[in-house]
Amino acid sequence: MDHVLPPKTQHELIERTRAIAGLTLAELARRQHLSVPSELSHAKGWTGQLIEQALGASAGSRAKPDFVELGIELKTIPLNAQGLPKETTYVCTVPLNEAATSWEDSWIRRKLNHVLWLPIEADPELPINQRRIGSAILTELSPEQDQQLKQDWQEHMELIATGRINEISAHHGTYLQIRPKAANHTALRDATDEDGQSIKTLPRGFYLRTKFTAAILNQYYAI
Amino acid sequence: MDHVLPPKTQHELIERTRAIAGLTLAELARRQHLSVPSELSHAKGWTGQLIEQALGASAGSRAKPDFVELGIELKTIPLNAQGLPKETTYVCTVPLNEAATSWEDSWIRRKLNHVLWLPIEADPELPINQRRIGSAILTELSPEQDQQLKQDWQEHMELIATGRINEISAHHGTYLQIRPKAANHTALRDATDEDGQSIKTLPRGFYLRTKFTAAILNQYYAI
DNA sequence: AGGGATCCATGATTGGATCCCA
DNA sequence: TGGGATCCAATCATGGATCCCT
Repeated sequence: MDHVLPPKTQHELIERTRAIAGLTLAELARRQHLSVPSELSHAKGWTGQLIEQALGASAGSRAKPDFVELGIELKTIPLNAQGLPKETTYVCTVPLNEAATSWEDSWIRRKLNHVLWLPIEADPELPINQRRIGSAILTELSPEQDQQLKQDWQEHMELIATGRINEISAHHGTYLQIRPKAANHTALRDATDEDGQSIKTLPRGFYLRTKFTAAILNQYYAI
Repeated sequence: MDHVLPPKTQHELIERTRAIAGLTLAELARRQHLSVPSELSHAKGWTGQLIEQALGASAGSRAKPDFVELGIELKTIPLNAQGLPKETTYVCTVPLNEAATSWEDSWIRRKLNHVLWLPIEADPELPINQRRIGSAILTELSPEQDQQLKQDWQEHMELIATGRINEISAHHGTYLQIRPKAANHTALRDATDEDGQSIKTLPRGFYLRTKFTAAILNQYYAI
């Protein structure tokens, strides 16, 4: 892969997204000297990592935003044939063993407060190499969105704090859901049950429902 | 390396140690199709891993004993020209962020309660490939040893529980000491200070002083 | 449809210990 | 001399997400 330096300013980052908008994944991959996988089932994170490299995101520095100096998180959004988000959007892992914190101080809110969304064509009929990169959207959470996520988050965290993590399913949460996030269903992490006993449970992640990300696209595009 | 199946019984494990006693490291390495490093400064764990392979220790399954089915831990002991332990013996990492536990329930005690000690010649004048493997000793903690370690452990853990981890030096502990255990001094781990604030500190390990391991050798060999 | 399960790459951590200067 | 610092290999955990069956 080609190494690209981090953008120094928000303006520079936006310029870079404009420079790749409209390109196919094959075109961008060739610029980065990467090959395009024939299917994503064995390379699920490939598109996101291609975009990261092309824009100069700080490579894999965990517990930090993708663009550290700018405090901006990058999220690709796969679009179906109708131009709507095809999948939920993974945000971060769910803390199972940390001291209680407020929504305002939570890691997930810090991540979501400054996000660069990059829509990518992802109709299954369209071969990977022909899929095109869309126009980026840089957002902060609106007061309304902040309130929507806060309510879901508080309900989730209340269940976790009272040891009922295993009662949470993907059905919970209007905009923000919790689902397994693991290598497979045998992966286990420490948690606490209702009686305060240490138990093993599946690692979980926070995911944004498509209705939430669709609304963000709608703020900027007429659909 | 050659794959060796785990020993099924304690007897089988002992037989295997007898089979390699007296061999040089070069001889054992050749059996395992491994090459001997010219010096250990860039391969510090090499001897231990050679022995693990030769005896059929379950490869690198963290949080489990070396011989899982037997509940036995393997420890090599480097001997100086006088036949005494040349170094302290690393046991396990020091938990900095866990709920308080008793010595009886501690991970370190479970590790030390059933150990197969394997002395290895380690006089610096003796080239690595010529160093010989000694006779193995299988021990359980005696009531006296258990008490000795318990007292040191309790003093250490009391300091950690009250947020004074940074006051602990290798001078503490009669038989069991705490020292840094990290890639280098820039590696940092979360801990809690006296005021309950989260701080960063060096990762630490528990080490047995040489006087402790020397006493174990003395139980079995006249020196 | 979408909830539960899974896949790859890579950085972080652990487990194996010994080094090395004051 | 031994306390503080360090080294390598391999596994684990996280961040990038999409798959796929009911």
